[in-house]
Amino acid sequence: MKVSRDRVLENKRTILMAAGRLFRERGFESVTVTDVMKAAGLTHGGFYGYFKSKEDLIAQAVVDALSAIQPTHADLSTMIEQYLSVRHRDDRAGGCPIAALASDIVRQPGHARAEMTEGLERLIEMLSRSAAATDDAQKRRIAIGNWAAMVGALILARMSENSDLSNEILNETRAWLNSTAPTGTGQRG
Amino acid sequence: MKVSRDRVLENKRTILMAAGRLFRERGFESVTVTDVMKAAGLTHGGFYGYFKSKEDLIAQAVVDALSAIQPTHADLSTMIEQYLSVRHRDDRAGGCPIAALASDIVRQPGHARAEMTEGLERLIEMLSRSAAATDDAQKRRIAIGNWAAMVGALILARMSENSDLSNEILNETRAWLNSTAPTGTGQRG
DNA sequence: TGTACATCAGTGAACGCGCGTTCACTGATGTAC
DNA sequence: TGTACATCAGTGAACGCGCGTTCACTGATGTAC
Repeated sequence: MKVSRDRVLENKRTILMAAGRLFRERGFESVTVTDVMKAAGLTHGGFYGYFKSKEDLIAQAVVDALSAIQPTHADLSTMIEQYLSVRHRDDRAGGCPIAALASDIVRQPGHARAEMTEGLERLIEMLSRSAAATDDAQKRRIAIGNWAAMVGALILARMSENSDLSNEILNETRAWLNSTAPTGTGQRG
Repeated sequence: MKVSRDRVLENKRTILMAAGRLFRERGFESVTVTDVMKAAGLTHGGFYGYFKSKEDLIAQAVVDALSAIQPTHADLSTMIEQYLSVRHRDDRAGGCPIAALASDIVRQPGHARAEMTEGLERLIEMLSRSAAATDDAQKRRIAIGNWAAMVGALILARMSENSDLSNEILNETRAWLNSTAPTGTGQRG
């Protein structure tokens, strides 16, 4: 049966959010169109009224998930604290889309990968602004180094079946990152 | 037609190596049993003479790929140099199985994930031995921090569609890691 | 404001297709003598 | 060492099954009057 125009807009939002969560949790391939529509409270047949194809859904869901990356005034160590928390590690569906989808996105045709690359660039710029250093090149280097360690640690912590090792990776990487940027100068070597 | 016993052993090696390369390049799901057997120069029907199932192949291929992690006397900065090289970034099929498969392995049933976790632990221990620090806890922290940054940078560099950004991630992470471990003490904060 | 009707969002059965897996068959290997 | 035959690795057709996608149908929405 037909549905109100407002409802259509709401449904599209619901589908995109459900897809974003499912993709981050299980990857693009193991999530079916039926899974997504069911999670959005609809049946699979209606899907093609909203999206041209599953590929189209993936591209839009990636853009949608990346739009959560917003400028913040938090300092770097606060961001690291949150990013390398047990809560974030255990919330794959609601967590960082770059860490969750970086490996999968390479295999995606179309614009999805370019969108993700843009999201990465935005994030590096955001981190640069929070970096404690005098010149811009040094800020960017710190941002890239810290971000690589954050993403790597999160992925490795999620991968580890041994929960002691998983916690250790989170905690030691956090401690190590803080030790590389002592309060004050932020300068090294 | 039947084939000699030596040939059977060679074939199993060939299948495992082909699988290891294909899985690292395209992930577990998008590689079919037929793809693997074709890459090994065989037809798909013979597969079940070698493996109980595709899941069984995945588990054995992961163990096989991880067996390449061997103790080395190289120092940490040499390892970083190689790990964060353009050559390694562009050789997904022959490169680090942890970086290539970390995200996929979480979804694998059976022993595969535990094997990978063990491989990760072995690698951290190996890096610890190369770390420049006095006490073991500090060595391990440096190993974990550096390894997280290495894996993260490689994954992000492979993800980036923009090749300038991709190279920048490799180079800046390498420079940043070297700046965090100046020659001499290896001590921070 | 009410009524009559065209529109179209959502439903669920059905479609090809490719996947993992099975199996009858083939013919080289390896063993018994 | 040669010969006769049982074994079994490899082949390719065939199987269910689940996937992405299509489509005829339904009935609430929204418009024309």
